Amino acid sequence: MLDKTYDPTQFESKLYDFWMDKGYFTPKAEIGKPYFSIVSPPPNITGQLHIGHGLDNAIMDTVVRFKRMQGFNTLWLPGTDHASIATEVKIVEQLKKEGIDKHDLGREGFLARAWQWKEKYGGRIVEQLKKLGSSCDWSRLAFTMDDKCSEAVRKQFVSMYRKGLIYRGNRIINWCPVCKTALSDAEVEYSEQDGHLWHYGYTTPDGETTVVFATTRPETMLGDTAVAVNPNDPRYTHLLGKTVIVPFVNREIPVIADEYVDMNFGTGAVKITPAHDPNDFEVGVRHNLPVIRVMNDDGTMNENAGEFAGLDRYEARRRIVDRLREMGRLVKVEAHKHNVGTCYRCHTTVEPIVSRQWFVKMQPLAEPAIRAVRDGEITFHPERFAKTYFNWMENIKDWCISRQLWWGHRIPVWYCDDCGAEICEETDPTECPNCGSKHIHQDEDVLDTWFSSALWPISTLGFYRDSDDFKAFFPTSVLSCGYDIIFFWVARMIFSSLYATGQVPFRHVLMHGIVRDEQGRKMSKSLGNGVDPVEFIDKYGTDTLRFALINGVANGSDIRFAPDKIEGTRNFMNKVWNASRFVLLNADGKQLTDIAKCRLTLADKWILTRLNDTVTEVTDLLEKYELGMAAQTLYDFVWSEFCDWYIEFTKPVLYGTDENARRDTLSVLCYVLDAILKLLHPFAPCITEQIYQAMPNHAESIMIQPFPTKRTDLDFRDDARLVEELKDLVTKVRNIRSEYGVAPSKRIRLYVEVTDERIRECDLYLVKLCNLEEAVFAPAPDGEKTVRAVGTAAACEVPLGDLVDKDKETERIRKELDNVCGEIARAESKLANPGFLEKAPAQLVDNERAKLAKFTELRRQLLARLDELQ
RNA sequence: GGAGGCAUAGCUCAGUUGGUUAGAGCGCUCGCUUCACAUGCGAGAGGUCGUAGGUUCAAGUCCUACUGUCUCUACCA
Repeated sequence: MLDKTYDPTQFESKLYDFWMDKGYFTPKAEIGKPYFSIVSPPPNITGQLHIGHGLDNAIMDTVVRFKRMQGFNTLWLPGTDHASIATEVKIVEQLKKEGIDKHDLGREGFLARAWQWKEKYGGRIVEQLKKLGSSCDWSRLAFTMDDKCSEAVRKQFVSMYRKGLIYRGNRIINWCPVCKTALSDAEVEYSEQDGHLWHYGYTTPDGETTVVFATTRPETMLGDTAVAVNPNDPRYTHLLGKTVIVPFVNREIPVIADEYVDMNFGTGAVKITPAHDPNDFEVGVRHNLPVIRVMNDDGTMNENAGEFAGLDRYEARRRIVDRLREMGRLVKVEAHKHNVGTCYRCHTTVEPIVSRQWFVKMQPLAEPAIRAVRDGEITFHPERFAKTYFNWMENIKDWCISRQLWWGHRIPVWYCDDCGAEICEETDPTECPNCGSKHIHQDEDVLDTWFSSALWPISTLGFYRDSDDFKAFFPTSVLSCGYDIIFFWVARMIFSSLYATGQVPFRHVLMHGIVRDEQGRKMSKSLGNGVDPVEFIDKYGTDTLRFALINGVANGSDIRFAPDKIEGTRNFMNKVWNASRFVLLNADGKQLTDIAKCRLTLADKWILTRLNDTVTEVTDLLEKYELGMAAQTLYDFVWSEFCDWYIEFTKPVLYGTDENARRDTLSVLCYVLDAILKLLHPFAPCITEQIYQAMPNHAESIMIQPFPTKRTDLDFRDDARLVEELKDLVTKVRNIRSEYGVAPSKRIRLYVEVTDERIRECDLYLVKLCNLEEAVFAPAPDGEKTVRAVGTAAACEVPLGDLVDKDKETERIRKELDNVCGEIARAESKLANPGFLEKAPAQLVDNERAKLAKFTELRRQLLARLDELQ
C-alpha cells in the first residue's frame, strides 16, 4: 500500500537501481528490428549537472520511454565530452593555484593531470545524470577521447585530408591571447563595447598630401602595408599609384584602389593591415601586399612594432594615440560603439591574426548537408530552426580546426625534418615515406573539440568498426539539444556523418530553449540565480523537475522556471499519489473483473470514452514530439476529469451496498488508473512505477508494459455526451447553492424534470454531487418557491423558500438568456450564409444545426421560466 | 546590414494542416476541516487575441505594412 504522503525521496533512487538491475536500459543490437535510438549530447567533463541538462534529459527520457513501451528496440546511448579548451582552461587554473605553469609539467605530465581530472569529474556528472531517472544504457557509456572515438577522429581526418577537404594554410583566424589558441568563428562571441574612432593620416614622401582615414585599432598601423580607396572615388584618383609613409616604422606603402572601400563611410580611405584584419587580409591577397604581424601570441607587440615592441596591445594603442597627438597628426577622435569579438571560454577580446592553421574546406560538405534538410531526410522541431540552419550553412566559411592546446585529439600529421614532407596516416609513421628519414615530428596542435563531437553519433555506435550497434541503431531517430548549439554541433554532425557514411546522423532534431529564472534572465554563476538540479531533486524529486520543465512548454521556446510553477507541478504529483491511494484503499483485497465483462455505469462509460480520447491525443502528440501538449493533456485529464468527476461519481457506488456494482466500479477505477500510470510514465517515471507496484495484478515493471492504445470496444460516445450534460446540470445547481448562500453542508431537495429519460439513472450522482437529501423526478409542487437550473437533458428546481428573490432570479435568468440568444444569433447567421452551407465541411454544418437546436430549446425553457416569474 | 521569435486574462504562458461559447497555472473574490488529497474542494470575476489593411463561407491562427520587444547572425574601417 502507498504511504500516506507522497515523498519521492523514499523511492526514486531505489527504483532506478531496480531498473538498472533488471537491465531494462540495455537493448541488444538486433539488426533489422524496428528500433528507436538516441545518442545523448555529451556533457563536458568540466562541469556538473545544470538545469539545461535536466531539460535535455527529461525530453530524451520521455521520448525514449514512450518508444520503448511502444515496442521499439530502444537505445539511448550516453557519454561525456573531453571539452578540449574548456577543460584545459580549468586545469591550468588549478595548476596555477598550486604555483605550477603547464609548461613546467610538459605535455606528458599535463595530459596525465587531465586524465585524472576526467576520472574525477567525468564520473561525477554521470552519477548526477542518473539522479534524473534517465533510462540510458550505461553499459555503452562513451567518452570523446576513448579508443573508439579517437579512432573515428583519426580515420575521418585522414580521409578528409586525402580528399583535400582538410588543408593547412596561412589565414586570418581568431586568436585568444589568454587561452593562446586559435578559435573557430563559432567560438567567438560578439559584444557591443564603447570605443573610439581615431582619425589621422599618412603623408606622401614629398610632404604635400595627407590621406586621412579612421581606425578603431591604431596599434595595427604598425603592420599597415597599404592605404585603400574606392576606384570610383574622384577625391583620390590623383593619389592612386602614389605612396605614403607610415609614421614610427617609416614604411613607404602604396595607395591602392579596391571595391571593398565604401566611399560614403568616413573619409573614404582605409588603412590596410593584412596581418590583423580579415577584410584587409583579403585586400592584401588581391593586391599582393606584404603581411606584417606586429603582435605576439600573448597580445603584446612584437619586434615589428619598433619602439612599441613589448608593450601590451592596449598600452601600445594609448602610446600611439598620444604620440600622434603630440605630432599634431590626430585630426579627430570620436566616441564609437562597435562590436568586439570575445573568446567564448574566457571572454577576452580576440585578436584577428594571420596564422598557419588547419582548416576544413566547407563548401563541398555544406551542399549535401543543406540538401538533406531541404529534402526532409532530417526534420527540425519546430521547423523554423531549419531556417537558422540554412542561413548558416549557406554562408559558411572554412572551419579552423587546429588548437594550440594539449588536451584533445592530436593532429595526426607528421613533418619530415629532412625533406619537409607532410605525412598523414591512420597509423603513426616511424619514418618519412618520401625520403626514409627517421627524423620526423608530429604536429603540436590538437583538434577543435567539436571535430570529435561532430562524429559522436557514428563514433559511439562504431561506424568505423563495422559494429552491430551501428547496423542496428543508425541513423539515430532523434537528436535533442538546445538551439544555442545548432552551429557548433547539429550542423557539424550532419555534414560529418553525410561525408563518412553517406547517411544522415538522425531523423528528427528536437530543439529546446533556455531555462531562465523567474524574471526571465539566463541562469548564470555570476548572477547566482541557477537552480541546482541535484538539490532540487533531493527536495522535490525528479518527476516534479521533469514535469515542470516539460508540461505546457512549446518546442524551442525558453522556459521560465518559477517557484509557483514548481509548486503546481509538485501538487499534481501529490494529486496523482492521492487519487491512486483512494483507488488502492478501496480495491485492497477485493476481487476485480475483466473490464470487458463489467456492467458499466454511465460514469464508467464516460470515463472510458474520455480515456480513449486522451490515449489517442497523447499518442499523436508524442509521435509529433509535442511533449508539452501531451503532458498538458494528461494533466487535465487526470485532474479535471478523473479526480474531479470520475472519482466523485464512484463514491456513491463504492459506499453503497451493491457488491457487484462495487466490484465493477473498482475494476473500472483500476483499469483507468492503470492506463493513466502508463500514459504518464514517460513523463514521470518514478511515481508511476511506485504506484504501479502497488496495483493489483501488476507485472514486473511498468516501464516495459505496452503503451495504452484506444479500446474501440469501450467507446460510448452517446453516454459520454449525456454525462457532460449531467456535469453541466450539477455545476448549475452548485452555482445556485453558492449564489444563494446555501451552506455546503445543508442537504436540500431537488426537483428534476427530464427531457432525456436516461437522466433518471443519474439519481445517485445528483444526490452525491449536489449534496441532496433526495432528487425528486417531478415538477416542484405548486406554491413551492424555487430557483431553476436549465439544461438540455433536464431542468432542475432548487426549492429555496423565502431565500428566493424574484428580482435576483429574473436577473439571473435574463443574463443566461442573453448568452443563449447570442449563441442562437451566431448559429443562425452562419446557417443563413449560403457560402457556409456550400463550402464548409458537412460535419461542421451539422454541428452548427445541433447547436442551434440545443440553444433554441434552452431559450424556450428560459423564457417559460421568465413568464412564471412575472 | 541580414534572419528569426514574441506581442492572447492582473502575472507566466498553451492554443500545429483556418472551423464548437479562446484555455491553463498562479493571483483575485465568495464559500467549505465533504471519510484520497487544505500540496485540497466548490462557485465566480477577469480577454474587442499589439495596430491597420487584405485573403476566405469562416482568421488568435494565413498574407502585407506598421509599432513595441527579445534573440541569433554579419560586421564598414
